[in-house]
Amino acid sequence: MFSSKARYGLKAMAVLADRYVEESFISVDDIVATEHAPAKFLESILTQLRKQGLLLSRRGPSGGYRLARSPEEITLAEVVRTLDGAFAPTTCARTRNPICCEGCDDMERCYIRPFMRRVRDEMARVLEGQTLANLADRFHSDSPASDIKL
Amino acid sequence: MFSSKARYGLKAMAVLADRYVEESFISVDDIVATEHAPAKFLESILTQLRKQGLLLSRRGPSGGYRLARSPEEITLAEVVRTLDGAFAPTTCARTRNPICCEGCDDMERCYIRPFMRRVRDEMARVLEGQTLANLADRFHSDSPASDIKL
DNA sequence: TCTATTACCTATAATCCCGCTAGGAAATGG
DNA sequence: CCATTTCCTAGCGGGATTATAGGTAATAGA
Repeated sequence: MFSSKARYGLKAMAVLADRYVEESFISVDDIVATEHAPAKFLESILTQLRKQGLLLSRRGPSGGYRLARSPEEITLAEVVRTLDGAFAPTTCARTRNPICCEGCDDMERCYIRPFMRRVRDEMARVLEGQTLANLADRFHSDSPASDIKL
Repeated sequence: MFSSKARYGLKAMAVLADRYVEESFISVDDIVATEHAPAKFLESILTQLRKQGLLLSRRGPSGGYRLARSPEEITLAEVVRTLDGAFAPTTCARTRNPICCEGCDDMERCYIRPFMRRVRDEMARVLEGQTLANLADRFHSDSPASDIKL
């Protein structure tokens, strides 16, 4: 299960993608009005996404957040990784800095690692293949929702 | 990330598959000796797997646990579902009894649900396509570990 | 029948981290 | 100047996860 953070974050990014206009910022309160979420919590989430470089921000009136890149250039994988960390079901199945699980000493002799890697690979494939533009497009294009590209 | 419960459970099932002989039982202590894990914790995990019908048990000397079906007939999906629940990253993406997330009222207008379903589908595909026999076979067959079938 | 072994059951402790709140400082536009 | 909005730090409550403890019941073998 993804955390609430990832869910709120993804939906907020979808709103920002949906209303994406260069040089235009959208406030936290504005996002909360569209996708109901605890305001202060969402604020901390957006801060995290900004620090990761996925969002830009501006303070003061007519300030807020906007995507650092166009919606087509930001994948769901980037958002989820920023908020929930690596996809791998076990730490030994990560591509970067793999570490044995508690009570395991040898990754090469682990019963489950190759299968955990496979799960990781498939999750990565799906989420890296989809962008924020895909999230937002669903309600605007003529194609039905089931037409998600691989 | 899978829980410790799922990891210990999967590894224990792998041991039971590896040493699978009909009518032969393997004790918790025996499993712990092979795959290091907190004994009492593992005991509760195996109980859960037995209640789900994946394991049989016998008490007393030469008692323990054994698979309720042959290793080829038990998928990784069954084990993980028993210990960690559904695969779906959000409750609205479950196949059985889908429920909106906090702060969401309409599944059909959710930005992320179709994509969460896709993640779920891929995880299910991988884990339903692999059995305990695959876990155990890695160290016995001539084919290298990377030869995991889809 | 006795004893050692083992699963079974209930209760509870420990820890962690997720989900969220509080409150103010700093920028910015009108 | 003032309202707006992000930025920053700090913290906390509760529920899930990760176990531990200790006794009861079944079973095999001597």
